[in-house]
Amino acid sequence: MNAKAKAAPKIEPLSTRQQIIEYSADMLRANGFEGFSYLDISRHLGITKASVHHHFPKKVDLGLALCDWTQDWFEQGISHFDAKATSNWNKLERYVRAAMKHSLNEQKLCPISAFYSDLNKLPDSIKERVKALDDYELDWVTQVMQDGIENNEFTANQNPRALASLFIFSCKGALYYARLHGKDLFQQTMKQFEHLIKP
Amino acid sequence: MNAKAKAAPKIEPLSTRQQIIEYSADMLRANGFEGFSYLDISRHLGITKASVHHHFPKKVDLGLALCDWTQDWFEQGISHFDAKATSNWNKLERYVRAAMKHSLNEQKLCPISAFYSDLNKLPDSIKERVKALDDYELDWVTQVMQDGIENNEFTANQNPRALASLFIFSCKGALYYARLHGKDLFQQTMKQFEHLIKP
DNA sequence: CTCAGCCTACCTACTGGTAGGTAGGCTGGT
DNA sequence: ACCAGCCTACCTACCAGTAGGTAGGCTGAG
Repeated sequence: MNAKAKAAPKIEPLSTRQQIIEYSADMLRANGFEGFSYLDISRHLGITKASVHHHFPKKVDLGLALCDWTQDWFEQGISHFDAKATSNWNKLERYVRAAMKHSLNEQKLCPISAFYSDLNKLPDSIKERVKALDDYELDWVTQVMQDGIENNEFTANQNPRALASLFIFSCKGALYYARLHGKDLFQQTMKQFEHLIKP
Repeated sequence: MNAKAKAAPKIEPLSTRQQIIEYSADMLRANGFEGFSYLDISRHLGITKASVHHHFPKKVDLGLALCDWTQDWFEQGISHFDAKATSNWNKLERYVRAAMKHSLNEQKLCPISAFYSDLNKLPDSIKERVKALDDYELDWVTQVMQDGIENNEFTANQNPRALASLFIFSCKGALYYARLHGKDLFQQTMKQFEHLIKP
């Protein structure tokens, strides 16, 4: 009985609620929070709009669930980078590679950027969550910079957080550019950053 | 007659078409291209939606007019920076100051960023224009970097375009962040960039 | 007369949402 | 075993307002 239960989770289909979240996360990252609707979701999943409302009564409820989703997604990504990386720079390389893969191969933006696109239309509850997600990401990269500076992997720097900021935002911005122009400048930009911070 | 015509331009009200463009530019920079409608415009200007359609039959027509507007806006900005600046770094400082003023004081994003927010929903004709606007901006900053490198204002660098990319995208990204978190990290990020490229 | 610029009235399709309902499953009391 | 009560999950039908857009008409300046 217990052995049977253990084997089952792998095969179990996603609940409707989880399907809604996963699809919404894709849409968020493709078109932003205002760029998809309950009708889109219902059509994609083959259920009615009212059923979507059943699980997420208002769109802000869905938005908050997407913030939870983003937090989990970050946590998983970061664990993976921390576990697999061979150096601090390699952590950043993995971050960049993942971001590039999502953006250029899958047309999926960073979820935080996607929320920012519609910042003026977001309710305060979502803004607060986005703010926290921002800092979650920035804290991790700041720590990577700090560690890299301390072990002399990166040149001495008095402000690892500003360095992290430079890294994250140029990476994301160059990925936006790459969507229209190709990935060449993106790669050069990341190489440039490496050149500027390594001895 | 000629003297009378010369004195008049200062007092002349904007044409309805120009009013539509100006207001649309504000809306583009606040909410993105998909984030405002002909109804919004008509309500703001006190005309009907059909009148807006008269001037811009389809939204893509308005979008292209906004690309023209953005080109002019860039040209004016760049002329001003080139005319007033006391060094290459000062050109970049003026760019940053202007961007910060627009973003934080007036809640107006860079129009290019605003178009990118809705990239997946833009018709190809607008995408081509956005692509050209991107390169117009990047070309100018690249030239500033090149000049700065050549006159030893900035440290030697083999790739001024990638440096320009790092500058522009980190500036814009940090301004997004600043909208939720305040301008502190934005300023530190720009200071960090200065620190990294100056001898 | 012509026509740019505006209007009213209308269209289809969509937006987030509401109200009332059905169906199937679970649970605990009898 | 039966079943009332409850729950979850879905449905149909509807709401008010809005999205980009169309068709036909009026008006005043040139």
